[in-house]
Amino acid sequence: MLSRLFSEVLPDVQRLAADWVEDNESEDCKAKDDEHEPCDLEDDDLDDAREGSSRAESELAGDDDEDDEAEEEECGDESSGDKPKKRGPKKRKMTPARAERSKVRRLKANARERTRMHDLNSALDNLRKVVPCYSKTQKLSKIETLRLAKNYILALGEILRNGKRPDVVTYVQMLCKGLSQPTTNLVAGCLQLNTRNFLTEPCSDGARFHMPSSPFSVHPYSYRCSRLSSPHYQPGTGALNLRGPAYGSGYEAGGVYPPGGTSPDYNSPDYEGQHSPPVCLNGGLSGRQQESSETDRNYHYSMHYSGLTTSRPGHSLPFGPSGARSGGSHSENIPPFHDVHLHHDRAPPYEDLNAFFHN
DNA sequence: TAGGCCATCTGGTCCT
DNA sequence: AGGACCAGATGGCCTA
Repeated sequence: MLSRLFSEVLPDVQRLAADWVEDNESEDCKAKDDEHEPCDLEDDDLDDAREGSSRAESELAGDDDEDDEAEEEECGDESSGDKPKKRGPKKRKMTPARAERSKVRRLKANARERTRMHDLNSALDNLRKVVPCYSKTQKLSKIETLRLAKNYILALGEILRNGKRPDVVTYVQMLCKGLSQPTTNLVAGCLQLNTRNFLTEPCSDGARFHMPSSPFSVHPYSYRCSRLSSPHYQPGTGALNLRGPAYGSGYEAGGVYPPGGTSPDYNSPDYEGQHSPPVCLNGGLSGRQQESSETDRNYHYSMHYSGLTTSRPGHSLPFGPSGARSGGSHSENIPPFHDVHLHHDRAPPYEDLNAFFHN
């Protein structure tokens, strides 16, 4: 299931493959279309389907004197002239009975196709509910859902491999790799990143991308400072570049690269080349966040990173107004993400990881 | 109004 | 023969 999902959704692979075959495919398709002239058809049922209702209607209009099994050369008149006669099975004439059967068959196929697509959409909805960001009203598109799911799986795998938690920017970058800017903003909003924190919170040690020395334990100021000093933060723009080159080889179609590129401080160890476009996080969260107190901000961080810190009281942060970590999702109180759901209803051993990411 | 997203129809291909 | 799957075409809806 997952492997199939992976193979289907890897956008980079698809893009590369599409680019690679684009030129050849156009020629192949053209040649293939040329081969499918009506006179070359050999499958009667395919002919029935191809000719469809228009043919059926014409037959129903008057040519109903043929036997159901009657056969005749389909393109005799059209191919007459200098062209040699086509070989192969002769085509059955469309009779009213055959047309009716074809129509019924087509209707049944349409119904099946609708059902199939509905099932596919249902599965996609289920997938939306288990990726980090879920909103009933602001649904991720299909392609974005698949991309986010892929990134989510990769991020979890990375954490399991490393055995420690990434900083929030890194995590969001991993999740947002290849996503469109609106989706990136939405995901970042779900994780309650906001520009005000970047702009206003002091940096006590000037550390860059500070990582906690111990896995699954985080000091809140480490994150604040890391975000403040992050190369992804662009002073004065209120924007956060969440698509560092280490996390996305290219912005997907529809993305907008800054003209001429920006020139932020790319001293981050993970910087290897051109940065992707900046991501503005001034979205729906900013309004409420601007009203939030320092306590609220601490609450935000604690909700994000408290999941695996309960065993280390010294590093745990006080929970916010709602108190319990496993209680109602804090983000539900934040318009317009009031309907955004973060999930923490899975069985161990995933519980901690998901609590870590979703709370 | 253009572009993105989606649902649906349709024809082709492959498999049982 | 019929079903599953796929991709192209088309039109509707929504949003910037």
